[in-house]
Amino acid sequence: MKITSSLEYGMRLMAAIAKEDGDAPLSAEKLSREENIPLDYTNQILWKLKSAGVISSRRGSGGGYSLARPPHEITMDRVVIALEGSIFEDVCSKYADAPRECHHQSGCSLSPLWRRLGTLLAEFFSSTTLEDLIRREPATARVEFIPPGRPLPMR
Amino acid sequence: MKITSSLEYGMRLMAAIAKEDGDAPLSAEKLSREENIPLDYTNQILWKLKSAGVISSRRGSGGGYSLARPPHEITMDRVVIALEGSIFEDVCSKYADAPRECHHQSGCSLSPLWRRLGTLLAEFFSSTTLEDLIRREPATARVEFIPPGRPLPMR
DNA sequence: CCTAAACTTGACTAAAACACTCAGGTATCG
DNA sequence: CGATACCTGAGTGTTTTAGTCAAGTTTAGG
Repeated sequence: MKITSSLEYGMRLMAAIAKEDGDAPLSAEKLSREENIPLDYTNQILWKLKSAGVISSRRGSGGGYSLARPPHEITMDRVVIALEGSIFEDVCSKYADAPRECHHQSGCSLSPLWRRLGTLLAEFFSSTTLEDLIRREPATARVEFIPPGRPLPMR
Repeated sequence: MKITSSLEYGMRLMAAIAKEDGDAPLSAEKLSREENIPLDYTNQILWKLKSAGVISSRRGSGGGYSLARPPHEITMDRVVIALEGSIFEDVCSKYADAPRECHHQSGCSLSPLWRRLGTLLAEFFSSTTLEDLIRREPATARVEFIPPGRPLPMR
């Protein structure tokens, strides 16, 4: 699994804006320079973040971008969805093309796996806030594993 | 985040071979037909799984593929690594290109996030076995979230 | 032995996704 | 009113994905 550049950049931009919180808005040009991201690409990513309502903007001279809400109210799943459309693409519907019996029906071995992974990722990103990200000793959601004890009920 | 077709197919093939465990080996042609995967692509994927030592093969007429070990000893991370090379690509080294200060050094906000996500995914796949997958009431690793309590130490 | 079944291996290719770039437009401040 | 800075859609080169193709080698069974 990979992280796309736009997601990496988007998160860096969010962190940079959050660190400036309260002061004057940050221009795309300054963000681009500081984060070492091509200007046009920066603009595109900022526009997506704005469309998703996670940052706000002010036009004209002296304008720029600032957070739409305080850092602890912004969860990272919003950022992921803003830039990629979803946290985890639905695998089952994508490969449900078999002629007589669908490979992801009730008897399917894989759908529970993908469903769990989707839930896991969704919880990971939704339980991490922007405030967690910009903390000096950063904290993201902590996750504990319970090994799959033999008869383990599905959620 | 997405699941590639080769990973989806690879897992389906593993599950199909596991269900046949003990009987005669399954030929690529039969697997291809049953799982509705193009034959040449099936061959390619089976070859990768074999190279990774997760299945074994017998050549010649009557040959085919079977598991290299019992289902409960095969963890899914082996399958992912066999087909994609790694569980989670290292983001930090990929984007460490800044001129004066690296964006993923000690002061970086993002590296803990990606490190945690990498750990999370690795634990998810390594704690799910092929046996979990082919169970009628399937069980993958259960994951519990502990919301990021305010001063939360990094692992 | 010899032929058909079946795996082995590498090279090739079309299509999609990704990572940008470009070109204009619109609003706001001083 | 003009410079600053956001707004928006369209275009493009590169890489990855998802397969295809072709020419092997090995083995079982008649």
